[in-house]
Amino acid sequence: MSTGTTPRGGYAARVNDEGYHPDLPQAVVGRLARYRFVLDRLVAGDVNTVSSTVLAEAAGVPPAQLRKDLSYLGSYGVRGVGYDVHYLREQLRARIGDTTHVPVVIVGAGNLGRALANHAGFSGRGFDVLGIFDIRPTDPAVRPMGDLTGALTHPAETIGIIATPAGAAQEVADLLIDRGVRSLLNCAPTRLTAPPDVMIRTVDLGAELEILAYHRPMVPDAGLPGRGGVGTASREGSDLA
Amino acid sequence: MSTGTTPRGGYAARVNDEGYHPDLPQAVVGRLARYRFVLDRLVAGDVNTVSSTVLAEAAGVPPAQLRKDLSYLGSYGVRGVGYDVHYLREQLRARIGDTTHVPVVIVGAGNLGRALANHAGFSGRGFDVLGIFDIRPTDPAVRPMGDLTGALTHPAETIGIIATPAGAAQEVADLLIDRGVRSLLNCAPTRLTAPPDVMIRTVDLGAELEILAYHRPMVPDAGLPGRGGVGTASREGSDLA
DNA sequence: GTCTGTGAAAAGTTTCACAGCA
DNA sequence: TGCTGTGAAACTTTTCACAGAC
Repeated sequence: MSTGTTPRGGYAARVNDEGYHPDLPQAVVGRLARYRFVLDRLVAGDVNTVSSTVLAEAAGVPPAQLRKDLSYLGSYGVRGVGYDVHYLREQLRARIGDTTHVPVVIVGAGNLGRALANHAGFSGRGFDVLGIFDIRPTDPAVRPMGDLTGALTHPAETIGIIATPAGAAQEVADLLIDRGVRSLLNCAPTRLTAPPDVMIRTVDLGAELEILAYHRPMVPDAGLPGRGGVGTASREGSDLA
Repeated sequence: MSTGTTPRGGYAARVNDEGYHPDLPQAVVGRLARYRFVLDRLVAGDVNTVSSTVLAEAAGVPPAQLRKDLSYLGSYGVRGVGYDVHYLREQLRARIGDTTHVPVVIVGAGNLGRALANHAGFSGRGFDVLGIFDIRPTDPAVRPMGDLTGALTHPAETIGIIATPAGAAQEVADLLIDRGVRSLLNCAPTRLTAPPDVMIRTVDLGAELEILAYHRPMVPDAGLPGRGGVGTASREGSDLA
């Protein structure tokens, strides 16, 4: 992930040689997109100024984190006042884009694939779902795998979402990569291997559940089988939201 | 998350006062569950010994990470040889349990909720899906919200999965928390607030896509609108799997 | 020699405290 | 006084290198 030019320790340089900002940390990108989304709503509601507290509250993050995140963009707030909603939104767009027309293909038309196709966070947020593909299309909205190549007019720009069963995931990934796709979101319960120039993010729902299961508070009186093994130290919960 | 007894810097103490191991890092728990799953397959295939290389390959993680993860359990391998499959699986179960009969409720019966109900990583891995609930049940397998309280016989042990639209998510979370649920997996595209003794993990598919979109390679010739703003430094891909 | 176990370093992320400007 | 901007610290996670046991 590193550019090789990012200085060690401390933060990335504010502005690089070519006059624009260097890469943002991935976690920051994800949150900036959320802020942009919230700002869209504020614009629609004719709000002109927000403080970090209010914006952070609306986005569901701590105010300090919001300010830190925005500081990666530059200093666009006014001390003692807050942020100009339109201007900040503009700066966010200049930095992370607006994801309108980012092409996406979904492979696998089970419940998960269809859920993703309808997901509010996808088409509702500007992504352009080119199609949902399956080896065995069951309804007219689902296209056969053979159509995939034709649909990928700009494969290098396209994000592929893998929503197949675990057994087919690697094969589908290989196919997409062979067609030139360089960004994959893996929603199948398995891990994928790919060349280093392909970016893969995996959503591992099973792992999420396992983590929750491990950290459950142990209630001594429960009639249910507990963690299976001998006692465990864990007792406290934790809010990760 | 901290126990308050964990020493600063370096790793957590190997064994705590009461003779058992302290909490595992969350990321480690997720991967240990995967190793357990792989070991189950190896047992089924009558394999008796594995090296870290082979096990890591099967789990899709680097060998060094696997060894590091297993070292949190103790030293159960044999140098120069590898791990005894049965014994290692036993140790894993003793530490993280086998998740058999961990009760789970799913709220929201859209495509996503139904996808989760069928998810291979859930019922297939031992979780006990008590039911899928919705304010407006559309098929007999889906139960009305009114049934939720009755289904939650051991709420403190139960994991609640929120698969509703964003607008309903907080309300559902509040309801589950009020009924005693202390572990939530939030799959709705919004953030939740909850008391600190409630553990929430959020799967934010929109954020995942945004991160992929931001890091897409910029192809100069593309006829598509790119990132929206001026040029960006990012060029390299990266495998996060 | 081979493969595990692990301290240490590195990298990534979040939280804090407060300086600084309006 | 109020709220932003940010260096520094704290925390989490990953990677590395090699010591150590068989």
